[in-house]
Formats: sequence, C-alpha cells, structure tokens
Amino acid sequence: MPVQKTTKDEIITKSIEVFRKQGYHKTSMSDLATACGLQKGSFYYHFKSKEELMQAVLQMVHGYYNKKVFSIAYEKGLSAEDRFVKLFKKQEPIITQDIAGCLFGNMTLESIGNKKEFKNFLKAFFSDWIAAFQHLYQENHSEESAFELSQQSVMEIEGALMMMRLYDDKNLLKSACLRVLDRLKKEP
Amino acid sequence: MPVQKTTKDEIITKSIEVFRKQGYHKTSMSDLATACGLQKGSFYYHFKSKEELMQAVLQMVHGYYNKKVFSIAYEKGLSAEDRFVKLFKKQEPIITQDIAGCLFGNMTLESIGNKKEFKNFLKAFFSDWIAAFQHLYQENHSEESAFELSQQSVMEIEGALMMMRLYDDKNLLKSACLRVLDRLKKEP
Amino acid sequence: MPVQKTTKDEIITKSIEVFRKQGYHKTSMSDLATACGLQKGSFYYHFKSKEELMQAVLQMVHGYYNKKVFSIAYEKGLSAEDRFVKLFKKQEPIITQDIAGCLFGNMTLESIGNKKEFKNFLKAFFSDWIAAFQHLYQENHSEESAFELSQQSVMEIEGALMMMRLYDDKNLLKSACLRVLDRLKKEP
Amino acid sequence: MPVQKTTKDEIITKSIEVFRKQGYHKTSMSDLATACGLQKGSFYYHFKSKEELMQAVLQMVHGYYNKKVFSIAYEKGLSAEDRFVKLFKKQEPIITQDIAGCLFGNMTLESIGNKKEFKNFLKAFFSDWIAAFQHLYQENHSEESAFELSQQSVMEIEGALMMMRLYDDKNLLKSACLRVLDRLKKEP
DNA sequence: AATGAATGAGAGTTCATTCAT
DNA sequence: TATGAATGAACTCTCATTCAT
Repeated sequence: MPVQKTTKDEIITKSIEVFRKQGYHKTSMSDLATACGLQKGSFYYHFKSKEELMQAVLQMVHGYYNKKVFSIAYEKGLSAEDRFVKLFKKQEPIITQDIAGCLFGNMTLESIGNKKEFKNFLKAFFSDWIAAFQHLYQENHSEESAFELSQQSVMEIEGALMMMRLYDDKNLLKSACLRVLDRLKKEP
Repeated sequence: MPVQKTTKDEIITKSIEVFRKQGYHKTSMSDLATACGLQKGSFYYHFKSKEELMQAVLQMVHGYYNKKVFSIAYEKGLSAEDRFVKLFKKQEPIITQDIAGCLFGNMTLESIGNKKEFKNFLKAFFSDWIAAFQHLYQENHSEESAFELSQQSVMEIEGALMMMRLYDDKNLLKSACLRVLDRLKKEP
Repeated sequence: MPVQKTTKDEIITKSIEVFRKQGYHKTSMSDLATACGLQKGSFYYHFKSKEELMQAVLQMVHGYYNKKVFSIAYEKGLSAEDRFVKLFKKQEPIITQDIAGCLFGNMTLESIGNKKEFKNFLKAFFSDWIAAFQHLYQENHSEESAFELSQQSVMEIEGALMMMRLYDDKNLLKSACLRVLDRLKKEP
Repeated sequence: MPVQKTTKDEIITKSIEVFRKQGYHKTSMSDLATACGLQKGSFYYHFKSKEELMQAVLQMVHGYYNKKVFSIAYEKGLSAEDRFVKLFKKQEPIITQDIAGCLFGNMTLESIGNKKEFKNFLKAFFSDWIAAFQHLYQENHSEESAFELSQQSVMEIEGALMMMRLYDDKNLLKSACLRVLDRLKKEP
C-alpha cells in the first residue's frame, strides 16, 4: 500500500543476479518480483515482457563492462601487462560472485538454441570483449594473431568459469587468467 | 553383453538431441513426446519424472563417451598424438551436429545453479574427460602438469563450443583442438 | 481425482449457452470450466485456445442450424408458408431461451470490430440463413427480390431479438416473425 | 446555456469512438487513455470507474441524439416524409462512420446479459428513438399502429446495421431506411 | 506398454483501480 | 488536474504429473 518508488535501473540491477544464478527459463517473474520487492504485475509497468527485461539486463551489463572493464584495455599510461592485470582484478569479483559465472556465457549456452532474440546482445558483448583483449595482445603480436589469441583467451576464461561453477573452485579461473596473461609475453 | 534394444534406450536416444538443442527447462515433456512418437503420459511408464529421464540421458551419453571416445586415449599401439587425433575425429561430429554443442557443457551452465541433482552426473563426465586427456599428456609431461594441461584443454574446448554456437562457426572448435594437440608436443 | 470423461462435443454444447448469455470477452475460461465441470487447464487438452473453442462453438451451432432449421426451408411436400411456420417453430425456442438471443447476432455486434478470426464463421451462418429464406420467398417472388426480402427478414429478426433482450419481451420476436411470414403472401 | 467545454466532455467524446468500435469489455482503460492522450490514472479524477465512464458516454450520445436527431421528428413546417429524410441524413453518417454501427445497438447485444447497470440507459435511448418515429408515423397511422411500425423500423435499422458491419456494405442501411420511409406512405 | 483425459500448480500477462506527489 | 508507480485480482495458457483403461 505504501508507495515505494523503484527505478528501472534498480529492477535491472536486482534482476541481473537472479538471472545469473538461475538462468532465464528457470527464473519466474515471481522470483524477480520477490527479488525486487515488487508485485509480479508491477514489472509490466516498466518492461513489457520477461524477454524485454532480459534484454535490458544484457544491455546494462554490457554497458557496464564497456565502461568499467573493457575500457581498461585502452587506458593510456599503463603497460599492456598492467592493464591486463587491472582488467582481471576488475572482472574477477564480478564473475566469481556466488560462483555464478558470466551472465553472457550462461545465457549463451542456455538460450542460443531457443531464444534468437538474445543472440545479437550476446554476440555484441563477446565481440567487445575479444576486441579489448586483442588490443592488448597487439602490443606484442600482429593484428591477426592478436585476434586469435584474444578469441582463445575468452574461450578459455568461459571454459574456466564453467569448470569453476562445476567444481566450486575459483582457482580454476585464476589459472586461466594467468595463462591469458602469459600469452602476452610469449613470442608468436 | 546381450544387446537389449529396449524402448527405454530409444527414448533416451531421441531425448538427447532435444535436450542438447533446447536445454532442460525449455524442453517440455510434450516436446520429448513428439520427438519420441509417444504420448506424454507414456513417459511415466519408463521414467518417473523429467528429472530422472535427464539423469538417464546424462548417464547414457557419459557411458557412450567412456566406451567410444575417452577409451581411445587408452588404446595401445598408437602414439599419444595419433590417439588425440583419433579421439577428436570421434568427438567432433557429435558436438558439432546442429551446432548444438556439448550436452554436458550446456547442462552445466544451465542447471548448476538450479538443479543440484545433476551436479554429480556432470562432474563425473568431466572428470573422465580430463582423465583421458591427462593420460595422453602424461606421455610428455609430469602427472601434475598433465592434469593441468588436460583441465585447460577441456575448458578451452568447452569455451570454443560456446563461441561456435554463438557465431555459427565450427572452425572455432577445430582451432581449439589444434591447440590442444599442440600442447602435447611442447615442453612444459 | 476420479476420471470423468468429457467429450469435445459436450464441452462445446455446454459452452454455447455461456457464450450466448455472457458474450465472448466477458466469458472467462473459468466460467466455461465451471459450466463444464472441468478444471481450467483441462480445456486445453481439447482446444488450444479460447478462440479455437469459440470457433468450434460457432461451427457446431451453424451445423445444427443447417441440419435442423434451415433445412426445413428445402423440405418437399409442404407449402412455403407451412415451411416458414415450421422453421419459426423450430427456431423460436432456441433464440428465446433465457432471452439470450442469437449467438451469431450477439457475436457479430460484439466481435466484428475486434476479432477478425470470427468474421467468416459469422458470415457463413447468415448467408445460409438468408439463402433458406430466399428459397421460400422465391415461391412468390423473383430470385432477386426474394433475396432482398430474405435479407430484410433476417435483419428484422435480429433487430427484434435485440429489442426482445432489451425489453424482456418475447412477443417482439413473434411479431417480427409474423411480418416475415406476411411478406410471403404479398405481391412484390 | 453557457457552453462549457470541460475536459470531461472531451474524454467522453473521444471515448465514444473507441467503445463503438471495440465494445465495452474489449476496450481497456489503456486504450481509452491512449485515445484521449491521458494517463490511465487521470481518468479516475473525472470518472470513478470504467462503468461510470461508459454511462456518461451513453448519456452524452443519447443527449446528442435527442437534441440533434430525434428532435427533427418534431420540427414544425416540414412534412413527415421530409422530416424522416432529414433525420436519416443526420443519423446516417454517425452510424456508418468506420462501419462501426450504433453504440446502443452494439452495447445492447454485448452487455445486456452481463451489465445490468447499462440496461436503463439503453432502454431510454431506444424508447426515445421509437417515440420519434412513432410521432412521424402518426401522421398517417393510428397511435397504436404507429408505435408498432416505429418499433419495427428501429429493429430493422438495427438489424441492417448488424449486416452492414458483417458484410462491410453501407447500402444495407440505405435500403432499410428506404423501407422505413416507405411505410409512412402506405396505408395501414 | 501405451494412451487419453484429467489435474492443479504456476507460468507470463493484463487490467481496473489507487494514491502520493 | 494530471501523472507515475504500484497493486492484486483475474486472465489465458503451459506444464509435469497421474491414472483408469
């Protein structure tokens, strides 16, 4: 009965965690409502469907990554190695929190086969991620091989997140990050 | 072993593909019924729940992998490299079919956070996979570093499958396999 | 818990009355479920949507009219006048029952502007009705003017049903029928 | 009478068309809000419910008809026939606009069975309509038979409007009006 | 073994309505 | 006056499951 204002952004922020932990299909509007302290029906004032909400979630997380994480790769004044390390330090707590992994990786494997509407959001995220890594690798490598190393690194991190979740072991991610970093130093 | 082609096995076989493409939660018993040419109700003669069916599916696929894929790693008379190549050749068509990836990888990211019942099935599969790769790497590497290389390789393949599905590009898997193979030759 | 078989036809039959009295949009699946002694969800075993159910309802009523009412117009061995009277006697109790009028008339005014899916069902019914009346009028009138008299008669009956419902007065329908009958005798 | 163009009247005026085309139950407060350029909530400053709004709509349309349409029947200085023609000319564009028919006819068939609150508004309208026609017919007919002819005419027009909507044919209304007019000339 | 019919919980969504601002 | 945000009931529909046959 009391009016408690909720902003669109608050809803999205609170929904991120629910989707990241439970996935898209297993998460009901009721779950989200509870997490947001709203009634089920109130969601539809802000988003016209669960799908649209998820898209907003993907967009916000992607935007956050662009601004706060991937951007580190392009910072001036730090060595490529330092930027890599800084980037990992920023990223790690996000994806290890509650051992729930990467929202985009989770969503890719869950929904690529049954929700075409998400595909472009997912691709856009990974493309930006790969571009950021590529930028770092280009310090020591050709554009082309930097791209391949970057792809490889993203894959490895996503694979590591999968195993991290399966074995409840955050160290698997750490080792993967070390390997990604190592690749920077090695000759092509 | 008397080969008893029970209907149970046929159901499982047909269900594999549906689950692999659509995931667990998005797949309804109706979907499975259609795929199996059965009525929804008929499932419950063979399996007491959707969950139990999925477990049977995971078990059958795991068993198949043990017998037909991972076993290659332990074959006598072939070099480690040749066994790696043979194993890949066996595995590749399975996981690239319909670009639907690896059932266990898909299930891990979809259900680890919401279906504890599957966890052990998933872990068991990946442990056997890692063990097989480790066995191969041990030819050139210490037990410990062979384990790590093996873990790394599985992660990379799973990550590659994720990107393969996202970008509709089977070559991403092939490159990953080449890197996995390469690791065999290199010194630690 | 006990299994009580309901046939599609029974559901349709029971739904007719609910729709006729309450209209389409005001009738909920719960209302229909109650009327049929089923659970809401059970409907969807027989019909895949409320809309499809309504179409089945329209089809069944139309079929009934063709077989039992409009067919009278084409009977051999009775004068046109007698057939008219016989037809009215058959039709009257149907449309005066509960003073709920004609399902097709009701549905036309309620849904023509918002459910295009019903339009053809409604048109088909009225076309058959008009054809039946036309056949009778043709005894005394040219084809063309029989058609117009027939159209006029159907309109008048539908208008009479509207007023009957509004004023709770079945006599309004009776007078209309008398006028329709009268038209048969008069010269053009 | 000071013409006070209140917002209330504007709301009603804009709502008329929506209700006439879509009916009562299919029209949501959102639809009306959009049509009026208001927020849903703002309605409730002017009307305490959707039902009350509809009643205001019915009242305004009825008032308009009394003042601008039915009144023609009582004008001095014109023959009954001329008044009939004048009345039709006034009425026709209203009820053929968008082939949406007569709000009162539409509402009668949609809501007589489920919204008793509207009944008196509907009856009042039709009674005034019938009285107007009766007044015209009384020129050539007894009071009683004028009443019956009038009832019949209104029914026929409403029936014609139903068919007009169903078959997208405004001529059906025109023919009905001609018949209504014809009745004036004929002897009883 | 298999099916057809039913169940009941719960899904996503819509809606009329409320009310502090 | 008008609005933005919320409510909660009701809506259509889906689902995993049951079970007599």
